[in-house]
Amino acid sequence: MRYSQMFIPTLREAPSDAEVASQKLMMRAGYIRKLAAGVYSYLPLALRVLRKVEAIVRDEMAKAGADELLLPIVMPAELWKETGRWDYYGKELLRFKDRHERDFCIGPTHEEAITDLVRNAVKSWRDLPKNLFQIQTKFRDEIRPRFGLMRGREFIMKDGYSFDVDEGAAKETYQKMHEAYEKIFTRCGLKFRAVEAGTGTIGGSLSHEFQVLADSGEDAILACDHCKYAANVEKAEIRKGPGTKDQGPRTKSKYKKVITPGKKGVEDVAPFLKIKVEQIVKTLIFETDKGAIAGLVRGDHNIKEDKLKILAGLEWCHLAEEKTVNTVTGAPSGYSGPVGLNIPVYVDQELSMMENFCVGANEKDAHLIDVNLGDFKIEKEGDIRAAVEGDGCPRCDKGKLHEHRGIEVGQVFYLGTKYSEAMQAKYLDQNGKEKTMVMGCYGIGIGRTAAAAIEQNHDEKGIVWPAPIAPFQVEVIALNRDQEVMDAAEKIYTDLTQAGVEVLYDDRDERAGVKFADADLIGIPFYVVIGSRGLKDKVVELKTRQSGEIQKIALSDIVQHLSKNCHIVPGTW
RNA sequence: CGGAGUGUGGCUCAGCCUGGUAGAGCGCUUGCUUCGGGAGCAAGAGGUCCGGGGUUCAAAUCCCCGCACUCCGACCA
Repeated sequence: MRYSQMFIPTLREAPSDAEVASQKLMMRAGYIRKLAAGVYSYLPLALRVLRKVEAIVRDEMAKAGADELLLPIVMPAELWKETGRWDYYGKELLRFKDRHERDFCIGPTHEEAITDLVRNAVKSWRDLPKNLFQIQTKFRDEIRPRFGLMRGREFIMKDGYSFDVDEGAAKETYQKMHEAYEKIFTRCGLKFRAVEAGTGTIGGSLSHEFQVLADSGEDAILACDHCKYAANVEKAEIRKGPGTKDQGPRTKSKYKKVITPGKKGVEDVAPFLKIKVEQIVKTLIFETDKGAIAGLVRGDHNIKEDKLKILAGLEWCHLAEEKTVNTVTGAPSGYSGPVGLNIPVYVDQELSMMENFCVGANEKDAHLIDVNLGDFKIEKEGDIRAAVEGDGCPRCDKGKLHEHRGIEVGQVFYLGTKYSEAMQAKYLDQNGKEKTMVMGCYGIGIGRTAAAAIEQNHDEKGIVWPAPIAPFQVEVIALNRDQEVMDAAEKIYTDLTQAGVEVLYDDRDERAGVKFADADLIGIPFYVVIGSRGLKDKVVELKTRQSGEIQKIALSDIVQHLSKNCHIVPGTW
């Protein structure tokens, strides 16, 4: 393409509302423009990058046996009511009514639509397995869209869904997808890590996220420094400490009540009683599908609701509102404690390492000290707290967990029969017996992958694209408008293009400095610089964006040199 | 959803407190010079000052109501 014909509106300065590197650079380099909060236009350069990522995705999906289709973006409420997500999904689901006052939504994900399709079309074990995917614009009305393409409301996603005859086959498919994802992100030139993840609103029981490592990442992940274990904080397990073995019958102690006027949080209570926060046990009241429950963790730790849900066998749970706390404990929030509480109490496994700790007294302005586990009834004990930097690895004896920041670019879920059950996606097996299909689902944020690549690959001058997803492979820069220079550049451009290399030819009537600055900003991997000086010696310069390295190459060799090194077939780079 | 902030040419921002003809830099147009890392000089174009209402002789500026955008928080007893 000729630069003069393309639409590449670069900016000297980034718009003031841009936050992170990828957003600033994509705005400045003319890749994206914002239309509304979390809603962006993809300009020609960006579209080329997205197409590159998509091409890699399509190639790997084909190799993994997945088949592409395209589902509607707009869906009727009925489908979502079948799975219950019309009520559960919350405000992220953008809803509206059509002219007949019928409820519709814009798809944030497509389990319902695909399951509906498959249940109607697939009736026999002979038709299974099916692994289907699409690449489509999604809309999630995020509470706080930010960071450009990293958390937009409208975004392009590859979403895939698999249907298998049983759990074993479904888990094999899951594994196959996991491997395909590793290939995809490797081919995109990203440094990433597959981590164990929670399942959120999608549901299911087994899941991995593919996290691109970058300081600007929104997710915290914990990785073992000794073995392969890595997980999202939402999910990370914790190795039991040495003192946590069952201590047998717990004795009652003679706890004492102390007055703690106005001291609510652990941060207030600890200094007031001159104890460490580690000697306090926090009591959190939750509302759940099984009524109110209490969760106990050490003062400096936090409860992970997902873990609590598993331990207590809950469908849902969220922290109780002030009113509920009042009813359950008889005291304002801030003074809750387990002693005398008549709702089920779940305690973190690490409390068995503690003795004579402090808890709320269920009475305003009072706490209890010298409390022990024998002083109250425990429903169940287990790992319910969030892992933190330095915790022991759950998979090996030696390792410790360390925190990293990550950008989630993909996630794979083993769904089991959550949706197929709810939506009656059944088939007849070899024996003519009706069985429920077993599902998996697999997503990749296409735009986010591109943004993550920039987060990982940029410098003060601009973007440094990994070659496989760069909008062009080579930029040809004619340094001035001398006939000789223009002719040489023109020829290199047409010859390279004919050789199958994707070339951006900067034919603009601009000064050299402007062209170099724009080239650095746009981030194409190689530039061929053609100037009068070099042409005297019949050479051009080949500059590598990443290293800044410049080599002189004979005018007669440049096309061959580049076409040998710059293939456009995805992944063969 | 709660709190805070911002809205002025394409971009970055000043002006607002203390009301009185709407500004700068960059970008854009034209001409001349220049031409290997965001050139110089000169002349230009371009703005419902987010919207609506109010106060006033007079509102970008003060007041009220909206809207949009951004940031922080949104469960931790």
